[in-house]
Amino acid sequence: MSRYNFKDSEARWQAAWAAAPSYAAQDGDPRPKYYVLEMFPYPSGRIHMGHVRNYTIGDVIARYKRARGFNVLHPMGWDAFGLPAENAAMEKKVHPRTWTLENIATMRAQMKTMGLFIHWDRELATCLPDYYVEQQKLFLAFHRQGLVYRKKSWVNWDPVDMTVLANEQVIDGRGWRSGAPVERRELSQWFFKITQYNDELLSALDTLDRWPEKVRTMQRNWIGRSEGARVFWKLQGRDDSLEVFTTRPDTLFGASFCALSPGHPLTKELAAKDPALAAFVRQCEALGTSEATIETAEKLGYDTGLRAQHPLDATQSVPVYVANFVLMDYGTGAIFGCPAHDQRDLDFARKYGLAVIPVVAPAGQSPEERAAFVAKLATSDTTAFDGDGEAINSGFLDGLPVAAAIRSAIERLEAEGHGQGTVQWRLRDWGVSRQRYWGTPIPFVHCAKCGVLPVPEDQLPVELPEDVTFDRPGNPLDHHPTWKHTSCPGCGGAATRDTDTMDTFVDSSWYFLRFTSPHATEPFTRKAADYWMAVDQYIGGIEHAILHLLYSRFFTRALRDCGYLDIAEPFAGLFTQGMICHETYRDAEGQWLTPQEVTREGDRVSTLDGRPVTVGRVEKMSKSKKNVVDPERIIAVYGADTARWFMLSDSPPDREMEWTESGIEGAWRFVNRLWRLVSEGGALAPAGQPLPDSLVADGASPAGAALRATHSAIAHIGEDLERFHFNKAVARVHELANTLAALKDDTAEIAWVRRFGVESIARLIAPMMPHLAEEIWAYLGGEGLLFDQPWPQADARFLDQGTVKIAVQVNGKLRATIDLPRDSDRAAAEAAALDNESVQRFLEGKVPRKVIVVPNRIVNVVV
RNA sequence: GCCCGUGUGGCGGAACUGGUAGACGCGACGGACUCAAAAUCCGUUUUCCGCGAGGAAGUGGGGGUUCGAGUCCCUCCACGGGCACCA
Repeated sequence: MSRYNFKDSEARWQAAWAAAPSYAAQDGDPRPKYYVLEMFPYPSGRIHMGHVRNYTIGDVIARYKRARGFNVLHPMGWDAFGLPAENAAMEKKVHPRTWTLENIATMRAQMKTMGLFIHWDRELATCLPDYYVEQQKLFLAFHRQGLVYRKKSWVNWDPVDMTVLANEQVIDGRGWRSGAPVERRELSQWFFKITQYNDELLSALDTLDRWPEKVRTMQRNWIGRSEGARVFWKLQGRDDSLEVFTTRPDTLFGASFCALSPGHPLTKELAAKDPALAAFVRQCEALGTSEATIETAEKLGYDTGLRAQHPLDATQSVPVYVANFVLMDYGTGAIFGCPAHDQRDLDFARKYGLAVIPVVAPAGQSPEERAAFVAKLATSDTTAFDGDGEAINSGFLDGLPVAAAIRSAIERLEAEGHGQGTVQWRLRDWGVSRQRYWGTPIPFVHCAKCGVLPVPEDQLPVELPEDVTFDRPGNPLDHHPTWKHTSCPGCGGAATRDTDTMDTFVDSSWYFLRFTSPHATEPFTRKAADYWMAVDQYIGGIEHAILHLLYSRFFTRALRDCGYLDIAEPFAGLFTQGMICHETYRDAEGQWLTPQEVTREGDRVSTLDGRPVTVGRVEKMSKSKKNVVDPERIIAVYGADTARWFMLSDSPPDREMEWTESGIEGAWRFVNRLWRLVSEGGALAPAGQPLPDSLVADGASPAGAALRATHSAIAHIGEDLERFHFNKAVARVHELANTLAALKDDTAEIAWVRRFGVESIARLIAPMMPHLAEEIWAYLGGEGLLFDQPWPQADARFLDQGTVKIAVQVNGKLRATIDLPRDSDRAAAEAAALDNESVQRFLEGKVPRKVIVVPNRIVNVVV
């Protein structure tokens, strides 16, 4: 019994493909183009299973589309700037560049063992000057176009390490290294004007019909267009007003307080004279800048003592608080609170003893019901009412439904000069400044005389200095003894470079364009971009559903407006894959164990000390829980095809998948089973023998049925791959292999079908298990490489089954199935159903009231 | 807290646009081959009742729409992703 020798086979076929004249992606080739792209990896060290899943999916699509006659582009690169390289520099005393380039070399070699059809001649790394010089040019182009500006914004500040912290580096309000409580600090930073494209980024989502609906919904909510009003509350004892934004001006008569963000200018002014308020603001700032942290923290407020006059009723006024949950970045940084109709306001009102005034009630209530509704809102165990209804206790609004009351309130506010209707967006401009070393330097110079000036293009790139140290916290570019000192491009006098680098999301917002002409001395050539863009199929993790994809959509539009492109949308098709999970294990002490440190059979014990192991939940693979499986080991033990096959089996690719050792073994068994089916599964007809006439009409014999099963598999698997239903494609290959293996005789017909069947399997599995497919193709004496063969076509003559099984229900419960010729008419189906013995029994002699017939599917008899 | 998902046998999952729930795989059990084991092959496998024919229940919980609901609606629960300086 022969085992499939993947070690020999995989290396051999990988070399053969790379040497194939047809391998490269040809600019301007007459075939229709197809650009397949997976989100490029961060070079963290070694590839992980998430990469294997991502690149397997992409490779299936690339190879499948190639077989379908497309000129496929499938490139790979490295998202190579970022925080982990600097952390490694601090911990391991290795230069970020060295660390990154070594990781790339390791990961590239690992990926090559997967047998991916990738155009390595187009490889790029964002940390290399030949990439980031072009990015600096784009930054200057955006600046000329008015899409770049500077403003102040808040960062997390570690007062001990004297450094800016990423949100990830703030743990429970403390710096991750120093342990010091963080503060918020305001810095002057660079911004991209993404909000200029609010409308377009929102409305164009409707055109992205090959994106998952969930991603479009998430982006829609993120952009967050909402209609409402700006309302001015006159501050008593002062000359100015407090401006708040609300989507519910109809609830103004229910207002019982106003609240300012801790970062609001009025807060700052008041805190300057009120030490207690200043202390409260410091307390709020200790939360850091993360919205999740701010929104989940306990709601706290501070009464400033100011009162604001009600905009619709000058006789009323409300207290002005500073509250920790009011965001400075949304609306005006101030709100009014209507506790009866907003849960957060209600919690706040109860905590600080503020009034709860119901101003909306369900329509159509009796006076008693209305009284009970109002009374209930005053009790402490009720929730706010945010449903539709009619205005009450609201003067001129009384009786109006919510939408009409909003309109009416806005009219009145505008007429009296106390506010105006407005559209508010949640999306904020994109802050791209980072106070770090390992990123693209921002090509600007600060001059005391001339201000902030762009570096002239002929002086680009502004390269990162090599000789930097990480022995003290803060930005190494700032510490560097000489790097930042330069001359002013305006006056020639002494000036300093901007020491900020760009957010790494900038790097990933245009790399897909760079792949179209990776060696150009401009960001990309117009010709190549016009030919290859947009990306036809983009594939990556759902965790990028908002930021990366939105930034790339913005970037493409900005490039269009700078004259680089005609298109607006970078990714015509998007597929988001799920995470890879694994069981977790803990030893007797509660310490995490790796899967290899646990026995697999019977009572699970540690292979280290033989003591019992607690098997925990199936969770996302992560180093911290040690539930990771190294792809390199899997590929070494089972081969790339087996790893790829298991990745595609079982779990739909957009969902989480659980990695199991038994699953990979099952895939390995199937690889060998297929190879045996081909090499020792019985007589195969010689190549090129025509289809025996005896098989055309015969659908019932084993050979005829197997022929039809093969055509059915051909018809369905292509469709499955188009729709990313890889698990179903895998199941169909299993079924076909089972059918073929069940053919026991060696008649001429069976030998013919067997040959046709295994050859078809080779073609059908080629995108998924390319090495094995190639090996089968060669074994069968196929010409050239299967890599260059077109996708098979099903013959319609063999797809129709003739009869169909129809379910018969009585009162919706299945009672029988009947066989009928396909497309039998309703009367025939009804008659056959009523004639059925089991149906008669359940009718108990009664006359059916109604009979529902769905052709070719079901008959439901209702009594 | 807010936004978006997911929930089906012992397990991963299948079920096209509301029409036979459990395809395919894993595991388990029984058998064949073998001195034995591995590998391989054959069979059984949602649960409950029944010797059997057959019947009943069943897609996270509760409610609803429908001749018919895993699929649509309401509500609750659990888990996952994102929340703008992780990538």
